[in-house]
Amino acid sequence: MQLDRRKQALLQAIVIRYVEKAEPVGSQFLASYEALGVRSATIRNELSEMTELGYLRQPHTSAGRIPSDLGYRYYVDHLMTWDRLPPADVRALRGAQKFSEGDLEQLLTQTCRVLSSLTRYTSVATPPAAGEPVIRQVNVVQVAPNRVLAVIILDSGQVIHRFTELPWVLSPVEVTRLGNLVDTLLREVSVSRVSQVALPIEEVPVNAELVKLVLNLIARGVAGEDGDLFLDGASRMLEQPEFRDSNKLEPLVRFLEERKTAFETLQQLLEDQNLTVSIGHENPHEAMQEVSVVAARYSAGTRLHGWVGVLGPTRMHYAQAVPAVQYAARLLSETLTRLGCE
Amino acid sequence: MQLDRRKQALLQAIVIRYVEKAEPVGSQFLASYEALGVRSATIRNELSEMTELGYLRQPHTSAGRIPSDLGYRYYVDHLMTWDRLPPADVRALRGAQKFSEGDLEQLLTQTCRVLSSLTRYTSVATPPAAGEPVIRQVNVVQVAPNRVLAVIILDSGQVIHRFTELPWVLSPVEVTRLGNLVDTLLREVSVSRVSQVALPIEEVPVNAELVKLVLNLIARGVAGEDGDLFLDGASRMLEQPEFRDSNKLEPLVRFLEERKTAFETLQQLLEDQNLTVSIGHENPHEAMQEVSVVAARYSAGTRLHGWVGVLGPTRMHYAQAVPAVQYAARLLSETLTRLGCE
DNA sequence: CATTGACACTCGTGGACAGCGAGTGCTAAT
DNA sequence: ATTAGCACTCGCTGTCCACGAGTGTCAATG
Repeated sequence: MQLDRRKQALLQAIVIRYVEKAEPVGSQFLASYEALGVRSATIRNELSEMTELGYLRQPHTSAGRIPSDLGYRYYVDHLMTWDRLPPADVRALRGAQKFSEGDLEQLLTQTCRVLSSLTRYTSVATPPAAGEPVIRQVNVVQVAPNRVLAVIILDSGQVIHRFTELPWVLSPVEVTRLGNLVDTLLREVSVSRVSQVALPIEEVPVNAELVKLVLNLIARGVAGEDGDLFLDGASRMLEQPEFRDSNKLEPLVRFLEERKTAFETLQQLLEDQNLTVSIGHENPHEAMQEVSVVAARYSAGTRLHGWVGVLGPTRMHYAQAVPAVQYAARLLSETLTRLGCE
Repeated sequence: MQLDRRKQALLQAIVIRYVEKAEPVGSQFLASYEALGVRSATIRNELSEMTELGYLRQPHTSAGRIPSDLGYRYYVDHLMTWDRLPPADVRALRGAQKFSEGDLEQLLTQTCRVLSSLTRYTSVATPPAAGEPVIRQVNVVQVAPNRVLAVIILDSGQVIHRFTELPWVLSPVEVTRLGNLVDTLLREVSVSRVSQVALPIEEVPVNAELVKLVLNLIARGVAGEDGDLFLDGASRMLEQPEFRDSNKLEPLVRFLEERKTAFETLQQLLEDQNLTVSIGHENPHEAMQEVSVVAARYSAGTRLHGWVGVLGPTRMHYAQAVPAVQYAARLLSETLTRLGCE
């Protein structure tokens, strides 16, 4: 469905105005734009058509117009020009990442934190993965005569740790042997397959029991680790007038709190694109029918990728949010690739 | 300030009723309690006195009474009888802990999750500590020719990990040497002192540079690790009528999101008690003037302790929340002590 | 003298209603 | 195609009023 020049100009003006003021825009206000060079009556005709076409909505008969989800879509696809990311924001994002190199978890947490403070929207991120996480390395370290800590490093850069008590005391040498064995067994195994790993038959039974114990431990440990979701700035929701009504807010908050489902739902949005803007009803999940998500993919090395984004009302400042998210993703890519996560 | 038998009965009835219905309680309703054996006019006289004494409040002149913070305080201290924790709840809590032995973080996360689903309030917990966390052990493992992972185990049972790139390639033997050296240097050092650890002068300079690098890395890593706060069920707030107004809610959510301050504020509440109920204005922080906190201390071994609790409106079901929190803390003590965190 | 019935009073709530004003849709003129 | 003009819609605000729940008070009571 094409819009002519003037309709485009009107849509753009309405989006910009409504994003800022959060109140319906009327024909009188639009007529004050001299560039349009037409009176309000003409504009009313146009608005009426655009409403018919589905780009605008009217909260009630005698109110101005607000953009529909389709209207935002058109704006984002054809009319929007990205804001330049202010140097201060660039610095803030760089700073956050600089500060927390060395730990993936903190890196993502900090990035979310800064992103949500810059955009004033809730922000989310996932760790990098290529499908299901795969174990890259396992280390077993002794913390007491009969206690060990298993440190599992995933290809995503995530590190999981698990303590366990051993049924008897082990010497440091035995622990090293145990560690090596478990490491050999689990390398390249994806987290969901850990519980199916078979012991080599030639292993002496006494060791077999130990190994089984540790495998078990690790299996339970990694089970919850796919689909982790980082989130910050949930309180930003409360600032938005559309969420002043806590009935609107509750399903959304509840949805986000259930990290696992939220992760999977959000995962779908990106698919294989590098940047996505998902508006209102375009979102798959019921709880998100009134929010928009701006998300960008970052990559760590050549194979792995995760994503980072913000989540706000459909009346979102897309022109500002998109570059911020985009830049955050680019930085993450740089940082993680430089650190050689691959 | 003592209350006579009848005033006590009235206060108790008002608290119980108000906790359930969330609306002011009037003299007529109270008169329907036959045990009191008095008419509403008498009760009005009593209520008037109790309001004078500060145990009750009146939202407006022609409304019934609701308990003041002082009223709740009196109820909690003198009138409340704890509910018995239902067996299903016991099972749920036990289940959560059983499931996540082996990882402190998960243990606390799960406990919070269950506690908040049982009580229907937001729940919080801290990791165990004795003042400032102290490093118990450091392991350095090689993940690539020139990359290492430092795994730092704190006395609290928390595990921190940090990746770093080395300026040149190390052999496995060298890494082990490096690891041992760093471990020796940092054992028993509290997290805030890491940056002040001095290198032994006799060390060869080439190694010294490496060690410095790793120390630096660790120093940055542990810096944020005191005062971690686990939290779940924030969405439960939204269920409470007193937080329907998002203006009331916002400062609170913002406060909790700022984990560090929240941790410190909540920390003060327990001091050296094992169980505390902090009601409305009794709370030190401004954002918490309209909430109550029920928190209990748990211990891991003999020296360390942390705490766990729930946070809800002052109109909280104390009789139910207190035993749940108490039991969660006892379980945590058992689990952690058994695991020999000490 | 504590208790009580009776009564006047207070005040929030909710419905009805009117006036305002922003904004629309339509029509006839240009 | 554009526009001035006009009737119309409808949410918003304020007022008024009746209602009712609950209070405070006071004189009567045992």
